Amino acid sequence: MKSPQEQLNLLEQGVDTLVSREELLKKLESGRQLRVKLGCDPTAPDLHIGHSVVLRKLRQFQDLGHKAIFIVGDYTSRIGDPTGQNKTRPMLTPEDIDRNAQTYFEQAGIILDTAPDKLEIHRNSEWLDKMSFADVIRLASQMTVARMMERDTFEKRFAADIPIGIHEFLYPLVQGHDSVMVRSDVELGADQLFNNLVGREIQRAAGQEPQVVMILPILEGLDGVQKMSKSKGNYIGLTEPPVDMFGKAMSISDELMGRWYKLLFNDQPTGHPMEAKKALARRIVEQYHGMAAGAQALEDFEKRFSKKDYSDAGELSVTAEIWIVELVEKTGKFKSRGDIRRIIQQGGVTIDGEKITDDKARVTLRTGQILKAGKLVVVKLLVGN
RNA sequence: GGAGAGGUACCGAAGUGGCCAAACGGGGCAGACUGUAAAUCUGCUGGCUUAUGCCUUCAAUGGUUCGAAUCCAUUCCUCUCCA
Repeated sequence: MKSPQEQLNLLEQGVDTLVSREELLKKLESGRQLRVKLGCDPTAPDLHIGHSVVLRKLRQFQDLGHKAIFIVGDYTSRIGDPTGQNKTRPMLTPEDIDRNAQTYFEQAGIILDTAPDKLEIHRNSEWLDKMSFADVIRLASQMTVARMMERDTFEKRFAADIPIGIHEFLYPLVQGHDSVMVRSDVELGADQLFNNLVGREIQRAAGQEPQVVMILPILEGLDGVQKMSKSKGNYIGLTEPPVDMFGKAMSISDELMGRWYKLLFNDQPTGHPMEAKKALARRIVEQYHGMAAGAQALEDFEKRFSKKDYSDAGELSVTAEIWIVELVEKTGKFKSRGDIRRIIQQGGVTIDGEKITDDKARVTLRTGQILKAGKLVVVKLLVGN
Protein backbone atom coordinates (compact mmCIF):
# COMPACT_ATOMS: atom_id res chain seq x y z
CA MET A 1 0.00 0.00 0.00
CA LYS A 2 1.44 3.30 -1.06
CA SER A 3 1.33 6.36 1.12
CA PRO A 4 -1.15 9.11 0.25
CA GLN A 5 1.67 11.32 -0.98
CA GLU A 6 3.06 8.56 -3.20
CA GLN A 7 -0.38 7.90 -4.60
CA LEU A 8 -0.87 11.55 -5.35
CA ASN A 9 2.43 11.74 -7.16
CA LEU A 10 1.43 8.87 -9.39
CA LEU A 11 -2.10 10.01 -9.96
CA GLU A 12 -1.33 13.53 -10.98
CA GLN A 13 1.00 12.42 -13.74
CA GLY A 14 -0.28 13.25 -17.18
CA VAL A 15 -3.23 15.17 -15.78
CA ASP A 16 -4.28 18.39 -17.46
CA THR A 17 -6.35 19.97 -14.73
CA LEU A 18 -6.83 18.92 -11.12
CA VAL A 19 -9.39 20.59 -8.89
CA SER A 20 -7.87 20.45 -6.46
CA ARG A 21 -4.63 18.82 -5.50
CA GLU A 22 -5.13 19.58 -1.81
CA GLU A 23 -8.58 18.05 -1.78
CA LEU A 24 -7.36 14.91 -3.47
CA LEU A 25 -4.54 14.54 -0.98
CA LYS A 26 -7.00 14.97 1.86
CA LYS A 27 -9.25 12.29 0.46
CA LEU A 28 -6.31 9.94 -0.02
CA GLU A 29 -5.20 10.57 3.55
CA SER A 30 -8.57 9.47 4.84
CA GLY A 31 -7.50 5.94 3.94
CA ARG A 32 -10.88 5.14 2.45
CA GLN A 33 -11.35 3.35 -0.82
CA LEU A 34 -12.20 6.30 -3.03
CA ARG A 35 -15.08 6.19 -5.45
CA VAL A 36 -13.78 7.32 -8.81
CA LYS A 37 -16.46 8.17 -11.29
CA LEU A 38 -16.22 8.04 -15.03
CA GLY A 39 -19.24 8.70 -17.14
CA CYS A 40 -19.62 7.53 -20.66
CA ASP A 41 -22.01 8.66 -23.26
CA PRO A 42 -22.85 5.53 -25.20
CA THR A 43 -23.17 7.18 -28.56
CA ALA A 44 -20.08 5.61 -30.07
CA PRO A 45 -19.96 1.86 -29.65
CA ASP A 46 -16.32 1.57 -30.57
CA LEU A 47 -13.72 2.71 -28.10
CA HIS A 48 -10.50 4.00 -29.53
CA ILE A 49 -7.07 4.75 -28.18
CA GLY A 50 -8.21 8.27 -27.40
CA HIS A 51 -10.47 6.83 -24.72
CA SER A 52 -7.59 4.81 -23.40
CA VAL A 53 -5.97 7.88 -21.87
CA VAL A 54 -8.70 8.36 -19.31
CA LEU A 55 -9.40 4.66 -18.91
CA ARG A 56 -5.80 4.01 -18.04
CA LYS A 57 -5.94 6.74 -15.41
CA LEU A 58 -8.96 5.02 -13.96
CA ARG A 59 -7.10 1.75 -13.97
CA GLN A 60 -4.31 3.44 -12.06
CA PHE A 61 -6.78 4.37 -9.34
CA GLN A 62 -7.96 0.78 -9.27
CA ASP A 63 -4.43 -0.51 -8.94
CA LEU A 64 -3.99 1.74 -5.93
CA GLY A 65 -6.96 0.08 -4.29
CA HIS A 66 -9.71 2.50 -5.24
CA LYS A 67 -12.99 1.76 -6.88
CA ALA A 68 -14.02 2.66 -10.40
CA ILE A 69 -17.59 3.84 -10.65
CA PHE A 70 -18.60 3.52 -14.21
CA ILE A 71 -21.72 5.32 -15.30
CA VAL A 72 -23.40 4.67 -18.59
CA GLY A 73 -25.22 7.79 -19.54
CA ASP A 74 -28.06 5.87 -21.08
CA TYR A 75 -30.60 8.42 -19.97
CA THR A 76 -28.44 11.41 -20.74
CA SER A 77 -27.61 10.26 -24.21
CA ARG A 78 -31.24 10.65 -24.95
CA ILE A 79 -30.55 14.32 -24.38
CA GLY A 80 -27.35 14.59 -26.36
CA ASP A 81 -24.21 16.12 -25.00
CA PRO A 82 -23.12 19.40 -26.54
CA THR A 83 -19.50 19.06 -25.43
CA GLY A 84 -17.14 19.96 -28.21
CA GLN A 85 -19.98 20.12 -30.65
CA ASN A 86 -21.22 23.18 -32.33
CA LYS A 87 -24.50 21.66 -33.21
CA THR A 88 -27.16 19.65 -31.51
CA ARG A 89 -26.63 15.93 -31.45
CA PRO A 90 -29.33 13.58 -32.50
CA MET A 91 -31.09 11.59 -29.83
CA LEU A 92 -30.54 7.85 -29.65
CA THR A 93 -33.09 5.11 -29.36
CA PRO A 94 -33.01 2.86 -26.26
CA GLU A 95 -32.00 -0.07 -28.47
CA ASP A 96 -28.97 1.78 -29.81
CA ILE A 97 -27.97 2.72 -26.31
CA ASP A 98 -28.20 -0.85 -25.02
CA ARG A 99 -26.14 -2.18 -27.81
CA ASN A 100 -23.55 0.55 -27.53
CA ALA A 101 -23.27 0.20 -23.76
CA GLN A 102 -22.69 -3.51 -24.10
CA THR A 103 -19.86 -3.02 -26.57
CA TYR A 104 -18.49 -0.24 -24.45
CA PHE A 105 -18.06 -2.52 -21.45
CA GLU A 106 -16.51 -5.28 -23.42
CA GLN A 107 -13.96 -2.88 -24.76
CA ALA A 108 -13.37 -0.95 -21.55
CA GLY A 109 -12.69 -4.30 -19.91
CA ILE A 110 -9.55 -4.56 -22.02
CA ILE A 111 -8.10 -1.78 -19.91
CA LEU A 112 -9.98 -1.81 -16.62
CA ASP A 113 -9.80 -4.25 -13.73
CA THR A 114 -13.19 -5.88 -13.72
CA ALA A 115 -13.00 -7.46 -10.27
CA PRO A 116 -16.26 -6.77 -8.38
CA ASP A 117 -14.54 -4.92 -5.53
CA LYS A 118 -12.80 -2.66 -8.04
CA LEU A 119 -15.61 -1.81 -10.40
CA GLU A 120 -19.16 -0.68 -9.98
CA ILE A 121 -21.39 -0.09 -12.96
CA HIS A 122 -24.49 2.04 -13.10
CA ARG A 123 -26.81 3.37 -15.69
CA ASN A 124 -28.07 6.78 -14.87
CA SER A 125 -31.58 5.78 -15.87
CA GLU A 126 -31.59 3.92 -12.53
CA TRP A 127 -32.32 7.17 -10.75
CA LEU A 128 -33.24 9.56 -13.53
CA ASP A 129 -36.23 7.50 -14.59
CA LYS A 130 -37.69 7.99 -11.15
CA MET A 131 -37.39 11.74 -11.01
CA SER A 132 -40.55 13.77 -11.15
CA PHE A 133 -40.85 16.98 -13.04
CA ALA A 134 -40.80 18.81 -9.73
CA ASP A 135 -37.45 17.16 -8.97
CA VAL A 136 -36.15 18.36 -12.28
CA ILE A 137 -37.23 21.92 -11.62
CA ARG A 138 -35.65 21.78 -8.20
CA LEU A 139 -32.42 20.60 -9.74
CA ALA A 140 -32.59 23.28 -12.43
CA SER A 141 -33.05 25.97 -9.83
CA GLN A 142 -29.53 25.34 -8.62
CA MET A 143 -28.05 26.80 -11.75
CA THR A 144 -28.30 30.20 -13.37
CA VAL A 145 -28.35 31.06 -17.04
CA ALA A 146 -25.33 33.31 -16.62
CA ARG A 147 -23.39 30.49 -15.02
CA MET A 148 -24.45 28.18 -17.79
CA MET A 149 -23.32 30.61 -20.45
CA GLU A 150 -19.82 30.52 -19.00
CA ARG A 151 -19.47 27.24 -20.71
CA ASP A 152 -17.33 27.69 -23.74
CA THR A 153 -19.41 25.83 -26.28
CA PHE A 154 -22.59 27.60 -25.26
CA GLU A 155 -20.97 30.98 -25.32
CA LYS A 156 -19.53 30.38 -28.75
CA ARG A 157 -22.69 29.06 -30.20
CA PHE A 158 -24.66 31.87 -28.72
CA ALA A 159 -22.26 34.42 -30.15
CA ALA A 160 -22.42 32.77 -33.55
CA ASP A 161 -26.20 32.65 -33.56
CA ILE A 162 -26.20 28.88 -33.56
CA PRO A 163 -29.17 27.37 -31.78
CA ILE A 164 -28.88 25.95 -28.28
CA GLY A 165 -31.60 23.65 -27.07
CA ILE A 166 -32.89 24.21 -23.54
CA HIS A 167 -32.48 20.50 -22.95
CA GLU A 168 -28.78 20.92 -23.44
CA PHE A 169 -28.65 23.03 -20.30
CA LEU A 170 -29.93 20.08 -18.35
CA TYR A 171 -27.04 17.85 -19.22
CA PRO A 172 -24.47 19.31 -16.83
CA LEU A 173 -27.08 19.32 -14.09
CA VAL A 174 -27.91 15.72 -14.66
CA GLN A 175 -24.29 14.73 -14.72
CA GLY A 176 -23.87 16.55 -11.45
CA HIS A 177 -26.85 14.73 -10.04
CA ASP A 178 -25.20 11.46 -11.05
CA SER A 179 -22.25 12.43 -8.89
CA VAL A 180 -24.58 12.93 -5.95
CA MET A 181 -26.27 9.59 -6.50
CA VAL A 182 -23.04 7.60 -6.57
CA ARG A 183 -21.36 9.74 -3.92
CA SER A 184 -18.41 10.34 -6.16
CA ASP A 185 -15.07 11.27 -4.59
CA VAL A 186 -13.26 11.92 -7.82
CA GLU A 187 -14.60 12.39 -11.30
CA LEU A 188 -12.42 11.79 -14.31
CA GLY A 189 -13.07 13.51 -17.59
CA ALA A 190 -11.43 14.47 -20.81
CA ASP A 191 -13.22 17.51 -22.05
CA GLN A 192 -16.01 18.18 -19.65
CA LEU A 193 -14.44 20.40 -17.07
CA PHE A 194 -17.53 22.52 -16.89
CA ASN A 195 -19.88 19.61 -16.32
CA ASN A 196 -17.62 18.15 -13.70
CA LEU A 197 -17.37 21.40 -11.84
CA VAL A 198 -21.13 21.73 -11.82
CA GLY A 199 -21.12 18.33 -10.16
CA ARG A 200 -19.20 19.82 -7.24
CA GLU A 201 -21.82 22.49 -6.75
CA ILE A 202 -24.68 20.06 -6.92
CA GLN A 203 -22.96 17.77 -4.44
CA ARG A 204 -22.32 20.65 -2.08
CA ALA A 205 -25.96 21.63 -2.27
CA ALA A 206 -26.88 18.04 -1.45
CA GLY A 207 -24.67 18.13 1.63
CA GLN A 208 -21.92 16.00 0.17
CA GLU A 209 -18.23 16.66 0.06
CA PRO A 210 -17.53 17.92 -3.46
CA GLN A 211 -15.76 15.58 -5.82
CA VAL A 212 -12.26 16.18 -6.99
CA VAL A 213 -12.20 16.82 -10.71
CA MET A 214 -9.42 15.38 -12.78
CA ILE A 215 -9.23 16.33 -16.45
CA LEU A 216 -6.99 14.39 -18.77
CA PRO A 217 -5.66 15.71 -22.03
CA ILE A 218 -7.43 14.92 -25.27
CA LEU A 219 -5.67 12.80 -27.81
CA GLU A 220 -5.68 14.24 -31.29
CA GLY A 221 -6.81 11.91 -34.04
CA LEU A 222 -4.91 10.69 -37.06
CA ASP A 223 -5.24 14.05 -38.78
CA GLY A 224 -3.35 15.67 -35.94
CA VAL A 225 -5.81 18.48 -35.51
CA GLN A 226 -9.19 17.35 -34.35
CA LYS A 227 -9.75 15.23 -31.30
CA MET A 228 -9.91 11.57 -31.97
CA SER A 229 -13.45 10.53 -32.55
CA LYS A 230 -15.34 7.90 -34.33
CA SER A 231 -17.56 10.28 -36.19
CA LYS A 232 -14.55 12.04 -37.67
CA GLY A 233 -13.05 8.75 -38.79
CA ASN A 234 -9.64 9.71 -37.45
CA TYR A 235 -9.26 7.01 -34.85
CA ILE A 236 -7.60 3.72 -34.03
CA GLY A 237 -10.11 1.38 -32.44
CA LEU A 238 -9.15 -0.77 -29.46
CA THR A 239 -10.34 -3.88 -31.23
CA GLU A 240 -8.86 -3.22 -34.63
CA PRO A 241 -6.59 -5.87 -36.11
CA PRO A 242 -2.84 -5.37 -35.57
CA VAL A 243 -2.16 -4.57 -39.22
CA ASP A 244 -4.62 -1.71 -39.26
CA MET A 245 -3.47 -0.32 -35.94
CA PHE A 246 0.09 -0.38 -37.10
CA GLY A 247 -0.66 1.12 -40.49
CA LYS A 248 -2.74 3.91 -39.06
CA ALA A 249 -0.16 4.75 -36.43
CA MET A 250 2.48 4.98 -39.14
CA SER A 251 0.46 7.51 -41.06
CA ILE A 252 0.44 10.18 -38.37
CA SER A 253 2.61 13.26 -38.61
CA ASP A 254 5.87 13.57 -36.71
CA GLU A 255 4.47 16.37 -34.66
CA LEU A 256 1.53 14.30 -33.59
CA MET A 257 3.80 11.40 -32.81
CA GLY A 258 5.31 13.39 -29.96
CA ARG A 259 1.85 13.99 -28.50
CA TRP A 260 0.90 10.36 -28.78
CA TYR A 261 4.12 9.25 -27.12
CA LYS A 262 3.43 11.57 -24.25
CA LEU A 263 -0.25 10.88 -23.76
CA LEU A 264 -0.23 7.15 -24.45
CA PHE A 265 3.06 6.11 -22.90
CA ASN A 266 4.29 9.10 -20.93
CA ASP A 267 7.42 8.92 -23.01
CA GLN A 268 9.04 10.69 -25.95
CA PRO A 269 10.29 9.64 -29.35
CA THR A 270 13.99 8.99 -29.87
CA GLY A 271 16.13 8.36 -32.94
CA HIS A 272 15.08 8.65 -36.54
CA PRO A 273 11.47 9.76 -36.78
CA MET A 274 10.43 6.78 -38.85
CA GLU A 275 12.04 4.33 -36.45
CA ALA A 276 10.46 6.16 -33.55
CA LYS A 277 7.12 5.91 -35.26
CA LYS A 278 7.53 2.21 -35.86
CA ALA A 279 8.34 1.78 -32.20
CA LEU A 280 5.21 3.73 -31.29
CA ALA A 281 3.04 1.71 -33.63
CA ARG A 282 4.47 -1.48 -32.22
CA ARG A 283 3.80 -0.43 -28.65
CA ILE A 284 0.21 0.39 -29.49
CA VAL A 285 -0.32 -3.01 -31.04
CA GLU A 286 1.40 -4.71 -28.10
CA GLN A 287 -0.88 -3.00 -25.66
CA TYR A 288 -4.01 -4.47 -27.18
CA HIS A 289 -2.83 -7.62 -28.89
CA GLY A 290 0.23 -8.69 -26.94
CA MET A 291 3.97 -8.67 -27.49
CA ALA A 292 3.98 -11.26 -30.23
CA ALA A 293 1.43 -9.38 -32.28
CA GLY A 294 3.47 -6.21 -31.98
CA ALA A 295 6.56 -7.86 -33.38
CA GLN A 296 4.52 -9.52 -36.09
CA ALA A 297 2.84 -6.29 -37.13
CA LEU A 298 6.20 -4.59 -37.40
CA GLU A 299 7.57 -7.40 -39.50
CA ASP A 300 4.55 -7.42 -41.79
CA PHE A 301 4.76 -3.73 -42.23
CA GLU A 302 8.42 -3.76 -43.16
CA LYS A 303 7.92 -6.64 -45.48
CA ARG A 304 5.05 -5.04 -47.25
CA PHE A 305 6.17 -1.46 -47.49
CA SER A 306 9.90 -1.35 -47.05
CA LYS A 307 10.67 -4.44 -49.10
CA LYS A 308 7.52 -4.31 -51.17
CA ASP A 309 6.90 -7.97 -50.66
CA TYR A 310 3.20 -8.62 -50.94
CA SER A 311 3.32 -12.37 -50.59
CA ASP A 312 1.14 -12.31 -47.49
CA ALA A 313 -1.42 -9.81 -48.73
CA GLY A 314 -5.08 -10.68 -48.47
CA GLU A 315 -6.58 -12.68 -51.26
CA LEU A 316 -9.38 -11.80 -53.59
CA SER A 317 -11.20 -14.29 -55.75
CA VAL A 318 -11.84 -13.09 -59.25
CA THR A 319 -12.66 -14.32 -62.70
CA ALA A 320 -9.94 -14.49 -65.32
CA GLU A 321 -11.29 -11.67 -67.41
CA ILE A 322 -12.92 -8.66 -65.88
CA TRP A 323 -13.60 -4.99 -66.32
CA ILE A 324 -11.03 -3.07 -64.30
CA VAL A 325 -13.59 -1.00 -62.41
CA GLU A 326 -15.44 -4.10 -61.38
CA LEU A 327 -12.22 -5.71 -60.23
CA VAL A 328 -11.38 -2.83 -57.94
CA GLU A 329 -14.94 -2.69 -56.73
CA LYS A 330 -14.61 -6.26 -55.49
CA THR A 331 -12.14 -5.14 -52.84
CA GLY A 332 -15.07 -3.45 -51.15
CA LYS A 333 -13.04 -0.45 -50.07
CA PHE A 334 -14.52 2.18 -52.32
CA LYS A 335 -17.78 3.96 -52.06
CA SER A 336 -18.79 4.23 -55.69
CA ARG A 337 -17.71 3.36 -59.17
CA GLY A 338 -17.17 7.02 -59.90
CA ASP A 339 -14.65 7.00 -57.10
CA ILE A 340 -12.92 4.00 -58.60
CA ARG A 341 -12.81 5.51 -62.06
CA ARG A 342 -11.20 8.59 -60.61
CA ILE A 343 -8.49 6.60 -58.91
CA ILE A 344 -7.85 4.61 -62.06
CA GLN A 345 -7.65 7.66 -64.26
CA GLN A 346 -5.18 9.22 -61.88
CA GLY A 347 -2.85 6.30 -61.88
CA GLY A 348 -3.71 4.90 -58.48
CA VAL A 349 -4.35 1.36 -59.66
CA THR A 350 -1.66 -1.14 -60.56
CA ILE A 351 -1.52 -4.83 -61.31
CA ASP A 352 1.89 -6.31 -60.63
CA GLY A 353 3.24 -2.80 -60.56
CA GLU A 354 1.84 -1.89 -63.94
CA LYS A 355 -0.41 1.13 -63.98
CA ILE A 356 -3.85 0.79 -65.46
CA THR A 357 -5.11 4.24 -66.35
CA ASP A 358 -7.92 3.37 -68.75
CA ASP A 359 -11.13 3.01 -66.79
CA LYS A 360 -12.70 1.16 -69.67
CA ALA A 361 -10.05 -1.51 -69.81
CA ARG A 362 -10.82 -5.17 -69.47
CA VAL A 363 -7.99 -7.11 -67.94
CA THR A 364 -6.95 -10.72 -68.09
CA LEU A 365 -5.71 -12.01 -64.78
CA ARG A 366 -3.60 -14.80 -63.37
CA THR A 367 -3.53 -16.16 -59.89
CA GLY A 368 -0.84 -14.56 -57.81
CA GLN A 369 -0.94 -11.15 -59.38
CA ILE A 370 -0.96 -8.22 -56.98
CA LEU A 371 -3.60 -5.56 -57.27
CA LYS A 372 -2.97 -2.19 -55.65
CA ALA A 373 -5.63 0.48 -55.52
CA GLY A 374 -4.77 3.71 -53.80
CA LYS A 375 -2.50 3.77 -50.80
CA LEU A 376 -4.20 1.25 -48.60
CA VAL A 377 -5.58 -1.54 -50.69
CA VAL A 378 -3.25 -4.36 -51.66
CA VAL A 379 -4.59 -7.81 -52.51
CA LYS A 380 -3.39 -10.95 -54.13
CA LEU A 381 -5.64 -12.18 -56.91
CA LEU A 382 -6.96 -15.67 -56.96
CA VAL A 383 -8.43 -16.57 -60.30
CA GLY A 384 -11.36 -18.91 -60.16
CA ASN A 385 -13.43 -20.31 -63.00
C1' G B 1 -47.76 38.68 -30.71
C1' G B 2 -44.97 42.32 -34.31
C1' A B 3 -40.79 43.38 -37.73
C1' G B 4 -36.62 41.56 -40.38
C1' A B 5 -32.83 37.85 -42.12
C1' G B 6 -32.09 32.94 -43.56
C1' G B 7 -32.35 27.25 -44.93
C1' U B 8 -27.53 25.37 -51.39
C1' A B 9 -23.39 19.34 -52.23
C1' C B 10 -19.22 16.15 -46.39
C1' C B 11 -18.54 21.42 -44.05
C1' G B 12 -18.31 26.83 -44.92
C1' A B 13 -20.03 29.85 -48.70
C1' A B 14 -21.39 32.06 -53.95
C1' G B 15 -25.31 31.82 -57.30
C1' U B 16 -31.40 35.19 -57.68
C1' G B 17 -35.09 32.33 -64.90
C1' G B 18 -31.45 29.03 -69.56
C1' C B 19 -24.04 29.15 -70.21
C1' C B 20 -25.87 25.04 -62.99
C1' A B 21 -24.35 18.68 -61.12
C1' A B 22 -24.05 24.25 -59.27
C1' A B 23 -18.09 29.46 -58.47
C1' C B 24 -14.62 29.65 -54.36
C1' G B 25 -12.44 27.76 -49.74
C1' G B 26 -11.91 23.68 -46.33
C1' G B 27 -12.09 18.51 -45.93
C1' G B 28 -11.51 13.87 -48.53
C1' C B 29 -9.16 10.88 -52.35
C1' A B 30 -5.24 10.04 -56.11
C1' G B 31 -0.42 11.33 -58.42
C1' A B 32 4.65 13.65 -57.98
C1' C B 33 8.23 14.48 -54.13
C1' U B 34 9.49 11.78 -49.39
C1' G B 35 10.68 8.46 -44.41
C1' U B 36 3.58 5.05 -46.54
C1' A B 37 5.26 11.59 -42.33
C1' A B 38 4.85 16.92 -42.78
C1' A B 39 5.23 20.90 -46.26
C1' U B 40 4.69 21.78 -51.47
C1' C B 41 2.86 21.11 -56.54
C1' U B 42 -0.95 18.70 -59.84
C1' G B 43 -5.60 16.38 -60.63
C1' C B 44 -10.31 14.55 -59.04
C1' U B 45 -14.42 15.05 -55.65
C1' G B 46 -23.62 13.33 -56.70
C1' G B 47 -24.96 8.32 -59.02
C1' C B 48 -24.90 5.05 -63.33
C1' U B 49 -20.82 -0.50 -67.99
C1' U B 50 -17.98 2.12 -70.06
C1' A B 51 -21.78 7.80 -71.88
C1' U B 52 -20.75 15.59 -76.85
C1' G B 53 -25.79 10.22 -72.61
C1' C B 54 -29.22 9.10 -68.72
C1' C B 55 -30.90 9.58 -63.50
C1' U B 56 -31.17 12.08 -58.60
C1' U B 57 -29.86 16.77 -55.98
C1' C B 58 -30.09 23.51 -54.06
C1' A B 59 -35.57 22.62 -46.62
C1' A B 60 -40.83 20.22 -48.09
C1' U B 61 -45.16 20.27 -51.15
C1' G B 62 -47.76 22.34 -55.00
C1' G B 63 -47.83 26.12 -59.07
C1' U B 64 -46.10 29.66 -63.21
C1' U B 65 -42.82 28.83 -67.53
C1' C B 66 -40.56 25.87 -73.62
C1' G B 67 -37.12 25.99 -69.29
C1' A B 68 -36.56 27.07 -61.95
C1' A B 69 -31.57 26.45 -56.91
C1' U B 70 -33.40 31.03 -58.97
C1' C B 71 -40.44 33.50 -59.81
C1' C B 72 -45.38 32.52 -56.96
C1' A B 73 -48.26 29.91 -52.92
C1' U B 74 -48.46 26.97 -48.70
C1' U B 75 -45.85 24.26 -44.92
C1' C B 76 -41.65 23.04 -41.74
C1' C B 77 -37.06 24.72 -39.38
C1' U B 78 -33.26 28.53 -37.61
C1' C B 79 -31.47 33.36 -36.20
C1' U B 80 -31.94 38.75 -34.87
C1' C B 81 -34.58 42.94 -32.96
C1' C B 82 -39.10 44.71 -30.63
C1' A B 83 -43.31 43.32 -27.19
